[in-house]
Amino acid sequence: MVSRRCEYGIRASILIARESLKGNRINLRLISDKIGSPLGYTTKILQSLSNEGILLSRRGPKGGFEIAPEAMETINFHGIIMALDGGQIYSSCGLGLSECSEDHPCPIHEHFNLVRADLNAMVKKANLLQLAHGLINGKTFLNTSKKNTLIKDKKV
Amino acid sequence: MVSRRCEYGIRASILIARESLKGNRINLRLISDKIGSPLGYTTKILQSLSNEGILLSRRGPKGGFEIAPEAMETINFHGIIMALDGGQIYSSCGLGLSECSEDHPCPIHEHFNLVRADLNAMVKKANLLQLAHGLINGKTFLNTSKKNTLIKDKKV
DNA sequence: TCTATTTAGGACAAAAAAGTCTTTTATTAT
DNA sequence: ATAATAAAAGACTTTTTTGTCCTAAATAGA
Repeated sequence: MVSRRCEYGIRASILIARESLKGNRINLRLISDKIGSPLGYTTKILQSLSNEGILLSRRGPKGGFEIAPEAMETINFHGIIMALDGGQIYSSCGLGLSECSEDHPCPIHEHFNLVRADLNAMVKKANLLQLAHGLINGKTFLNTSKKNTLIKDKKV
Repeated sequence: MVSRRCEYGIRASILIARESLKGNRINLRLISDKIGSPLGYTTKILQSLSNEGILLSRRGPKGGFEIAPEAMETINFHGIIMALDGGQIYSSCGLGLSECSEDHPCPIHEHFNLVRADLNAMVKKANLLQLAHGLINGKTFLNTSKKNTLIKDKKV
């Protein structure tokens, strides 16, 4: 549905959001560990998200990544997709036609309308505060293996 | 949403279906021309679809591709995606987690449920007969440039 | 039978996406 | 100041996807 890059980006953001809500900054090594992404690749993704102002980063000992809690409601799945993949993923034609539109629809255009609408609504509705709370409440999970991903508070 | 391979595959299939309804067989050169896909790549895609029994192919002069009209209602978007991309596209987790399920959902699992459901319904509902009729009725279009894609009947 | 046409099949090339590694820069604590 | 830690930045490699090209096999028609 989205690129792997985006998948890692969203997973990382949700994890960082959770830690930020607990008052912790979390570093790259720990992030790639917890979300099961390649460290060197994850670096690039987090850099992009930092440059876009979605994450705050801090170098040096006790450094790492965080997200301002007051920004979490504003940052949604959509924003992260835009930052990492650019705009055209779910806005463009399902058959890749450049001239597809309501007036000049491709054969599956109408069939896709509902899906496209739901998708657009969904990516905007899913914000980081919500998503991080799901993790905190134990209702959702980020791990690949079922082992616990909890990090002791204040002791990153 | 789907791979370019699938996009070409679907576009080609709809075109072939339209021609078959008109009693025409249509060849590779014409297909790649009409749908705006690279000829050498399109060959591979059509071969796959032929091997999966979705298309009928015939070599030699007056050869080309066709689809049995009585099969058109059975062949849907889903079948073509399966033939060309394999199974995992819209069935797997939106965040790429292998252990994501209803019992052990990823953070966006529930958000995705509606989209996933609509998508699944859509790809099964959209069959070739329907899609080809849309073209014939002039309600939908396959072309990139707005030029006419009609082929004279019986004179392929 | 011979030739032209058209798909089948495989090797290869280019481009894009994913991933690795190494050096530099900033920050903290000693 | 110095050493240790962690992100920034960029070069490089691998893998996957997309695309090209060439030869072989089948078929139709003269």
